[in-house]
Amino acid sequence: MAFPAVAEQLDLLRKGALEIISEEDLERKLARSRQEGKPLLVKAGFDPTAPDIHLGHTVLIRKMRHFQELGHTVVFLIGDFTGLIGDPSGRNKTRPALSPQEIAANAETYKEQIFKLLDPRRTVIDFNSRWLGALSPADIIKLTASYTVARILERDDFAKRYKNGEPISVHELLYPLMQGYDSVALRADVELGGSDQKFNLLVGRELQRAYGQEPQVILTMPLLEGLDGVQKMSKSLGNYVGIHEAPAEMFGKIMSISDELMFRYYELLTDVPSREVAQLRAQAAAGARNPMEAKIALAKSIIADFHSPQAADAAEAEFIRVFRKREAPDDALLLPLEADEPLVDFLVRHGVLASRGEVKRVHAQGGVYLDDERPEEITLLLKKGRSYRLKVGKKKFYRIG
RNA sequence: GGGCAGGUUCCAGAGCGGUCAAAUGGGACGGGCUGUAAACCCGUUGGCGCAAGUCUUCGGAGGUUCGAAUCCUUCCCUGCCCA
Repeated sequence: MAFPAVAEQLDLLRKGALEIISEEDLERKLARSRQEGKPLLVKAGFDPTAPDIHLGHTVLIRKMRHFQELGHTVVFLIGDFTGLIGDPSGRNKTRPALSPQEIAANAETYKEQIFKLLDPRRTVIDFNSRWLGALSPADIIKLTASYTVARILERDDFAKRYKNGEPISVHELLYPLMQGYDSVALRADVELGGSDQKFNLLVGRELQRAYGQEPQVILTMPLLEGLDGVQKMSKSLGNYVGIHEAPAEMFGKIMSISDELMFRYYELLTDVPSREVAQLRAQAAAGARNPMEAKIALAKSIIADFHSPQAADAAEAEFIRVFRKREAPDDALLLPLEADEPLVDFLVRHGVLASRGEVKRVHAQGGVYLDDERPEEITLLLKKGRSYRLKVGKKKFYRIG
């Protein structure tokens, strides 16, 4: 196939990227690939510990897709072997090793998820145990001989730990070398990674040189901020949007981000050209455009990626109905009422709120609505056989009956 | 092996014998406002109780005391320093 012009390719590849080392090398590789009609081999490694992909992971995957769209070959490398070590990046402690079974299960989950963004025909899925597991002790000695202790200890995580007298197991020192060797084994032209991976990616360059290969270009992507706009998106912080979440849920979560963060998401989670994102920001700042409109468009774009455009439209309609017009959504959960029961007890029993105390609090603050009215008494008796519409706070809707 | 500093409610972090269910900040939740579940403002934030109140909580277990998150003993864990 014919590759687009180099400048055009670079334009897309630069979008959202934090650092490209080096851009000249990339340009040269792109030019050569175009001339020879040979796609570049682009590698991105994934630790098999986080199989539930959220938007944070998709920043990198989206960049992989950009390469695919330009006609290049992408290797989705599952670090099943390095997973046995555990990436020391950003860690202050030795990570516990995963069992082979866990790794296998996680890898499977990955595969199911990434094709929402990637083109299966141009994606190679590989496992680094394929070559790392086959290394002989002599091979390992050769590998370790090509890098020095001092250079590995330069790395920030290790430097801190070493300085503080915290333990660093010898096998952890091997991690960057192993990951770097992946690039050698694959003869990677480009390696992608999060900004926290920079060191490991650079080791890949060094090792390729040591093994007589042309060093790969490294391209780092920023770590996506979570919904709070401050900390990086992660499951453990609860500030994430999982790609499996229901459209309505995604829509709501995206609408809840700050207007400022929205532009960041545009940059990293959509294919809208940077130029247009900047334009959008300017318009919003000038009051020429309502930020809410832009946020809706963002939410829809994300839902369309992981569900469908139809689902995106539906989520939007639903959102407008529920939050602008304050009507009940059509997927309100049905809570059965088996016998006459005071409202408080009903709410606690169904786990709508955690305790009677909380029910009283929320009620006192005007957060309980029964058939669109705020009941005077929270002890109000619900009658079996009747049906009610219940709303608690802004987001929880139920039908009772 | 020795020395030191710590382990407090969702998190961070005050409190150091009663006035402590425990300051303050964050988060979360509720309300108001809004073309956003944005921003902003206000409020709430252990259980049970309408309430007075009562029960459980400050690493674990014992103890001192009329009374302990606060003092003592011991155990567990974490961090720093020395060997």
